[in-house]
Order: sequence, then structure tokens, then C-alpha cells
Amino acid sequence: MVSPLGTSVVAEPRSPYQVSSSDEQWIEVLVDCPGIQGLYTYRIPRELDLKPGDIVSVPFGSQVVGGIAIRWVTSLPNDLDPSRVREVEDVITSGFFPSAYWELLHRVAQYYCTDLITVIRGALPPGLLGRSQRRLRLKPETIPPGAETFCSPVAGQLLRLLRSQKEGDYSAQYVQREIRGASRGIQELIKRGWIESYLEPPKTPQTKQQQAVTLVVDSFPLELTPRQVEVLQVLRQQGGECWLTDLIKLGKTSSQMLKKLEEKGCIVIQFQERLRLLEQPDVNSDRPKELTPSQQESLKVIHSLDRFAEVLLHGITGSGKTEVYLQAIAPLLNQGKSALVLVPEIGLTPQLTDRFRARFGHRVYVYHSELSDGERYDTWRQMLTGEPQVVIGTRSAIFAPLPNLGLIILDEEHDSSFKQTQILPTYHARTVALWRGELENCPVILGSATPSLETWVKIGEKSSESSPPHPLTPSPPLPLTYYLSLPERIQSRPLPPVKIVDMRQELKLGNRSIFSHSLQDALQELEDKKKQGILFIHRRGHSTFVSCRSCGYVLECPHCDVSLSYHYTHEGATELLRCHYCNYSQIQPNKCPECQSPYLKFFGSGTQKVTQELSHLFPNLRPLRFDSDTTRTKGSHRALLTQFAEGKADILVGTQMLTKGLDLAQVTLVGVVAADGLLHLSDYRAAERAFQTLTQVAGRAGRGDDPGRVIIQTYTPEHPVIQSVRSHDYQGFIEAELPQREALSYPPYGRLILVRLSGTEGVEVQQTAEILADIFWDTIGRGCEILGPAPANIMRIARRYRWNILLKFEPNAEVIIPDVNELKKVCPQSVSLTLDVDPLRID
DNA sequence: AGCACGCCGACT
DNA sequence: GTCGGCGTGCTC
Repeated sequence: MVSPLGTSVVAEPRSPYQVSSSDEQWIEVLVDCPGIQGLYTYRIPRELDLKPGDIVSVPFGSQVVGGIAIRWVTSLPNDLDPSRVREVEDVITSGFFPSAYWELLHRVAQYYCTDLITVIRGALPPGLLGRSQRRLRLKPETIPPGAETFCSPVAGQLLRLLRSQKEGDYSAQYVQREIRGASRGIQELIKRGWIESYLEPPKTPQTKQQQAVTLVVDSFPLELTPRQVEVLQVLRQQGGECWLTDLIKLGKTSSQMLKKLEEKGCIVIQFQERLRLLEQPDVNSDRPKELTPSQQESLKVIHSLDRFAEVLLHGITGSGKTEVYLQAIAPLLNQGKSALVLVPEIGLTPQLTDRFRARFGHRVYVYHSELSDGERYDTWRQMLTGEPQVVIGTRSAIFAPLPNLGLIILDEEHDSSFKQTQILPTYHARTVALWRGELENCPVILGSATPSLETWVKIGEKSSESSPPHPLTPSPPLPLTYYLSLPERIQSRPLPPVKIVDMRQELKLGNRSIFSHSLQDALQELEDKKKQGILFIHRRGHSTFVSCRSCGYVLECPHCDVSLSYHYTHEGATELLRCHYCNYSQIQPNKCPECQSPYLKFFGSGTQKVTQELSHLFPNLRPLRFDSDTTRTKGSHRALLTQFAEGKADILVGTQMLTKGLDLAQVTLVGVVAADGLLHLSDYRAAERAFQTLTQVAGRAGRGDDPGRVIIQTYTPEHPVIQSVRSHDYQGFIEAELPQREALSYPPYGRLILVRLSGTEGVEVQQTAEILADIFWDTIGRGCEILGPAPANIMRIARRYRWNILLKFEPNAEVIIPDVNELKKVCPQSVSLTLDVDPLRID
């Protein structure tokens, strides 16, 4: 039995899980069924050992569904007839949810306007809430000949259907789908004793077992054939342990051969859990590194924290944040506590995972959605044991059930992939992490070179100083926030100089290539000096901004402070520019409104085009494309990066993914082909994201012994973001950006709720959106601006039309969160509605 | 979500 | 008269 993780944590006097007294005979269950809100009361069979917090399966209507036992009740609700109360079917998982965890789930549900069960489903690994299946089975020995003739027609139909399956066995669900009004017939047949109804328990996802080969001798016996010795040597090279399939490939051998070796006692072949081996690539173990003074300073503060605190670790690129994380965690493990490390995308950070493994070995676990269901299930169960460990994962790992949490770290806290947008609940892992830290009373470290404005403002408001509380001061008032800064790179390496190239000048000089003279020179130098470089391309699909190639003028919405988007519908259609916030639209002008130049174009050149052009100009530079097209398959990130690190390519051409935590020492040149694609997205966050992305990508240069340089090409060199990036001036960027946000009440000052509507019938979606907007006008009055309805950026995706309504709350206004269920009543069946609280993008 | 129940038009 | 459409409402 799994140890209940609740018992060891803070004692809660009014926990929902109180010990049952003998006369409490009913239990309320939160049923796992979409659209079901309330709690349902069930009787507990005598033989069942059940308590609140357990995951159970219960009969519900005609089906058996999963659910969570919430609390004991001593009396039935008045309006409930006792005869209608049914029994809990079974306990699936016992002992879960400590009170802090439970509270966390509630907060998420409330804040993000979803039902508790939706949150629970998002938090738990698939399969944990598995539902049992009701099945029907023929009892052939009891059926008299010609049975069909003297039972009802439906029952006869049923018998025929069940006989068509060789075991005479179907799920009740299937039978009911196949035969109308089947339930009558089922009842009849059960009464007659011809069929039986039974419950198949949920399949717990199996861990993937795979055959592994282990070398068990130190010296090879003499009687081996040369071929056999060769194979053993390959195995030894792999560290003496390897998957059977891999060894066959590596040693170009067969399973026959390995069986022989097993017979001779040289190796052992056995099934092992797939996870286990993957976790021990036993990277050369790694010792704590010497720290810079600011790293030491930061660590001192972190180590002094023994309760909830929000810590911003603001470290420039290459300043060694990871080392601080590692040393922050080390003492915790010895105290029997665990740490949770959240990263934007696990696939993109094999290097980070490797470093943690090198330092902490087998105590590091990885948890993210790319694991198979079985792997997630296992890792989850493993965490419940309470062994001190480090869990590295993506946003969903914030719900990892670590019983003794000592520290939460969000690396690259500004990254937008911490926000879930498509699937409910639309939570932000940073928000949830702070709640969790508060509830579990442990510090939360937010690390970034370019902190989000949210974090910056929050830390700035609350922390007066950057030093820890005096040790003698008895518990200072909560919450505590700390600002820790790592202002210089390790080993005093300088930040790379950033050169801004004005592409308008290039055009004037007759250079129509996508590479400026400066970038071409730099690429030439790269080739001559045999160094490595990175080319960054923004590449966004079709809807881009429109700008003048002569003067750099960008078309903007007259009502909102955003640039207009170019809308392409089909060949020959009117070219329209549209604002995605207020639905203002205009026809695409054929001349620049500012300087009358005809070179008014929308922008976009993808990685492919750039790679082509690069090969054309520099045939000797070997490019390697690194974007979502070339990294689609599992493990390809690591493969491509390894290829690059081993010097099998000279230049990495890629998109956003290049920004995330790559630490490639040989890179001396970073080129941004066109920064403009980032600057003028029709989004109030465009500037922030552009600054973050450009700073991050620039930070890839000069991380090794050779100094680096950065070249950014743009048509708007005077843009404040470009200027801030050029001088590595985060502070300057913030000071320019914050007043703009404040003036328009955008986050981090005001709050946003995005109402998303979609459906296959365009008109219906639009009409629903208009009706909803009217409701908002009537119900949410003061302090809230209602923007739209407007069609979404890409109006039709997967044959569904999408409309948005944006609710913008003034900084001090009361945020009225609409009741989703009330709103849904207004929607026709074909229109679906979701609320995105604190949306990061409005598309 | 399923699956009843129930109220209207098209058929044996 | 009955079959079958799917709108409405319930499931402990």
C-alpha cells in the first residue's frame, strides 16, 4: 500500500479527512464525469476499507465511473430518498491528497474557473482516475435451445450479438451503442440467468518492460569465439548494461548469439522496467563548482530560507544559475526533503537534465507529458514513497505529489510555455508554484535572465532589500520576497557585443540579400576561423505584420496600441489588415502612408529559405536546421545538438527553440536574420517577448573561452527593444515598458480574462459572442473594459470558427469572474466556450 | 458523458 | 395507432 502522503505534512485541524467514527456510514464522492459539479452520496460496503481522499469507482447512472471520496456524512440530504443511495463499487487508489495539496487543487479550480474534477484530471497522471468498465458475458450452459423464440425481441437481438463474439463477452457500453433500448433486454436476460454482468477493474498502466543485457564477468573466458568477445566488448563500452535491442544493433549481432553468451554465464538477460535504465546514463559524475561572489551571496540567502518566500534569481545569460540551483538543492536532500524543478520544455533541455543527473545521480526523476502513460504512472507512484529526490519536469510537474517539498525552482520563469492555453484548466505554473510554496511553506525560486514583468513588479513592490532577514529577528511578516542578482558571467567572461544592422541602409546600398554585409563578413570569418555560429529566424506562419521596407513604418491600429495583422484568405481576395483586439480593419494600402514608397510588404522568411540562401552564399559552411520541422521526433533535439556539439555542422539555423538553455561553448557568432518579426506582433506582450527572446538568443554567444559577438538585423533599429538588447539593458527595457502597460491597464497592472468561443457554424459563433458580450456589458460594469467580440487571429482552425471577447479589469477593480456554467447556458450546443484567465496571448 | 423521458411528424 | 427524431434533465 502506498503511504498516505498527508500524514507526514503539517497537521491541519480542520482537514477534510477526519477519522471516521463508526456511525458515519455514507461518503460523498466527486464524480469524474464531464459537466458534473456536485457531490454524490454513496453507501460504503462493509468489506471496503475506504476513507476520504481515496480514488474510487462508483455506479453513476448506467455506467461506472471514477471519482474521489471527499468526506464522510452522518445524515443524508433531506431531498434524497435513502433507497436511491448506491454503494461504492471499489477503491482504486488509497491514501492521497494531503490537505495542502487538496487546497492547491481548489485554488486552481476557483481561480481558473473550472470544476475541481477538471483540475484533478489535469494534475493526476492518466490512468490514476481510470474508470472500471461494466461488461456483459453469456452463460452458454444456462441457455436453453431456441431461447430467442420465447424471450422478447430485444433480448433475442442481444443474445445474437453476444454470440457473435467468441467469448460471448462485450462491454455494456458497446452493446448499448449497437442495440437500441438494450437495457430492458439486459435486465431480462440477467433475470433469466442467461448472461451475467461484471465489472472489469481499471487497467493500471503497465510499466514498459524490456529485455536488458547485463555483463556479469570481468574477464572473458578463453573458449569464446572472437565474434562473441567482440560483442562483449561492445557491451562493456556501454557500461556493462544495455537494452537487448540496442546491443543487437550496436554489435551487429543476433539474439541467438546473446542467448549463447548467457548460457556461457557471461551475461544475464532479464526484463527490466524501461524507466530504470533510462535514468542511469551515468553521466560523468560532477562535483560542485567554485562560485562567483554573487553566486555565493545568492546561495547564502537561499540556504537561510526555511519557509515560504518568493525569490527572484535574476542572472544574466551564462551567469551560472544552474549551479546555484544545484547547490541550493544539495543540502535539502540530506535533510530528507525533495525539490521540484520546473523547466519550459524538457525536450529542449537535455543539457540541464544531464547536469542534475551528474550531480544527484539516481535521485533525479523526470516527469512530463511526453512520458508514456505507464511511465508517468510509475514515476508518480514512486514520488509518493517520500524518498528525498529531485523532480525535473514541465508545467504539469507542479502537481507532483512530493510529500516533503523543500524547494520549488522555476527556471526561465518568464517563459510562456508555463501557461497552459488550450487544455483546461488554463493555469500558469508560476502562479500555481507560488501557491504551492505558500501552502507547503517552502521557498520558490524564479530564475531568469529576463524576468517577466509580473515577477519584476511583484518583487519590486514587496522586497525592500536584497538581504535575508537578520537571524535574530523572530519570524518576520510574510510573505517574503527576495531579489537576488547574478550580474556577471562566470569566469568574468564578457557579454557578447551586440551590433545592430539597419536593413534599410542595406537596401539603399543595393543589398537585396537577407544577409547584411556585416553578417556576411561575420559568416566569412566563421568559415575562415573554423568556429561555430547560430542563425536565429523568427518565422511565424502566414499572418505577419506589414511594414515599409524603405522607412520602416509599421501599420498600427488607430484604436489600440498594437500593430495590424495581415490576413490572407485565398488567392485574389481583398488583402485586409485587421486588429485582433477590437476588430478594426482596413484594406492593405499599396503605398506606405508615411513615405509613399511602394515597398510595403508583409514579412516572413522561414528557416528553410535562410538555409538555402546560406548554402548558396557560403557553400563551405555546413548548416543544421533546428526547428519544429526537424525536431519533431522524440530525442531528435538531443541528437541534433550532439551533432552540432561534435562539430559535424558549423551553423545552427533555427527558431525559438534556440533560445532555451543551450550551452554550447564553441559558439562565437549569433545572427538574428530579422528581428522585426518579433517586434511587431499584434499583441500587447510583443515587446516583452521580443526583448526576452533576443536577449536569450544573444546570450548563446561567447559562453566558452573564445569571445562571442551578436549581429541583429532590423528595419527599425531605433526601436526601444532593439536599443535595450544592444546594451544588455534589462532595466532600461523595463522602465520603458512598464508605464505603457500601466497606462493601458494591461498586466501586470490590470488583469485579463479571455473568453474563447468556437464552433463549426461561423454565424452561430459570432451571434453567441455578441450575446455574451451584451451579458458582460450588463453584468460586469465598473472597472472592466469589454473588448470585442472580435474574430480570433486565425479565425478558422480545424474547421472551427473562433471568436474572442477580452475582459480587461482596471488595476484596482474587483475582478468579477463570470460563472462559466451560466455562460454556457447561453451557448447553442454547437458552440463551445472556454475562459482563459490571465491569457498570455490573445489569439 | 450517457441515457431516460417526452413531445411532435411520417409511416405501417 | 406506432416508430423514431432529438430537446430537456438526471445521475447518489
